Amino acid sequence: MGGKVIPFETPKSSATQGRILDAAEALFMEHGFEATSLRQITTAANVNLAAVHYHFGSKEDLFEAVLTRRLDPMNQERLALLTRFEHEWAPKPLSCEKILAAMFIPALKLARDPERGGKNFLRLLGRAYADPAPFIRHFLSDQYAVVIARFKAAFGRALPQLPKKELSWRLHFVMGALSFTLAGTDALKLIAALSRGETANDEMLLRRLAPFLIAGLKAPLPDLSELDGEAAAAFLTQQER
Amino acid sequence: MGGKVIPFETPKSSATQGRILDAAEALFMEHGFEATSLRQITTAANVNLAAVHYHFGSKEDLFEAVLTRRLDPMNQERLALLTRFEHEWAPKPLSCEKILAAMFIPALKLARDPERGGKNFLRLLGRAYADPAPFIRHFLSDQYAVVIARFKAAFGRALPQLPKKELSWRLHFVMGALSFTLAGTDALKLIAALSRGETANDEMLLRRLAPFLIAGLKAPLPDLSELDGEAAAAFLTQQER
DNA sequence: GATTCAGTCAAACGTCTGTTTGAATTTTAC
DNA sequence: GTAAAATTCAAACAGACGTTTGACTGAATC
Repeated sequence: MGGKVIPFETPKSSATQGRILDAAEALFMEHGFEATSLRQITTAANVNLAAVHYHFGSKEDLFEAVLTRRLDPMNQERLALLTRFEHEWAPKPLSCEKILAAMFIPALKLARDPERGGKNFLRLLGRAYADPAPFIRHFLSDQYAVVIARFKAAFGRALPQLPKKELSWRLHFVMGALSFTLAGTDALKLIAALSRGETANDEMLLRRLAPFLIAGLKAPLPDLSELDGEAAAAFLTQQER
Repeated sequence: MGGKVIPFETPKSSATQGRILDAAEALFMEHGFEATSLRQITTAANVNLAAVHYHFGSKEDLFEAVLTRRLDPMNQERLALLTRFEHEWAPKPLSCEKILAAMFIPALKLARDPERGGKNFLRLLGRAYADPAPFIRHFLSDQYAVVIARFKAAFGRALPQLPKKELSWRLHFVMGALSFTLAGTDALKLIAALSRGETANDEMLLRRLAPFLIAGLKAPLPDLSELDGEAAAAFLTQQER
């Protein structure tokens, strides 16, 4: 008591920095990286245009800072949760459900915390996955390399009968459904249209997604031979007109 | 023999129009809508800058024309194929496999036809799904409204035990995984890295995706009660730190 | 009290954007 | 062969873009 109160960081300068990050987060989410101008951001943040370059260096650096602020803690939380689950269940391998839970719970916690970006940030993240800009793709690859490797290894132990190739593809599909779901403007419309009266909408969303993904992960191996199985037959017999 | 040869449309004017569409398709795919300038497009197409506005009206109209050129025939083919399958199997309802096949086969045919855009166009389409620009979202909604309604009805007959709400969500997830897979720069890298030596890469890709999606569609209903089932328990018990 | 230094500010930098114009050219029609 | 219509072209439009500059502020340091 009576000690000095440090609001967040240095008392004044980073109030500007924070306002820039908040405004940039909201605008990048709404319009994407290219379609958002620094003037829109600095106007929304009530900040001088040059402040962006003073505090962050460039527009690209600002974008990375916006992502890092939320993404870094969330991913560390994911890794910690996965590790905790693994210790709790050792020596048995984790179930797919538990592994997915380790991916989803930190995302859910972030989604329902409006102070820290909330669902808007998850939408921004989903958008970033589909952005063609090379610097964004490189940034996300670097940020996620460790996390993805850890989770892929965990899924590999949970699905030992699944070849590594197949697992890589299925994780790719999982990321796709997840990103699309998080990013969707449509998802927001769907939430409004479909689940009126339900309390925790984001939680409901991901709890619908989880069984879908788990079933997909556990699906029987695809039939890659020429004419075998209903799906493969359907593909091949109709190939020519 | 001896008859008049009509190259594509009117002999010259639409040579320009076609070159613009081709160049725009390639560049929009590579950099997205906002990050691609008309000057890049007209330079690549060896065409005067003003030709874009003369033939298409605006940059947005050009983008829609690029999409429509391939999307419209593909969607009509999808509907025709679905109808054919339904007649072949009548009065039994179609299986999920058949319905998915009706979605995938026209996409596959387009993907392996380099003359008509090939896989580049599918990537462009996947990107468009994730684009925040309102005019793109409206355009895609309008283009797909009929197709999605038809396929949703078909899936509803194939999965009669699934509530409509749930089906809407799962189709959303299906579209997500599909778009992400089609759009991915990563998908191309994955193809290169994982499936060396395989012939029809796109076909392999979609034939891996199909079983994943079918299993997800057929998954048991999610447990939306408070504490029930492994996944739900995992979500809720770990909610606070 | 002078000096330093992080931060803010208005103004301008050069470049690029989508779009428009009006004359020059080519193609079509009679 | 000539009139009309369709297309191409170079040039310019006004405005927005990310970035840089240099003067100005206020509090911290010695």
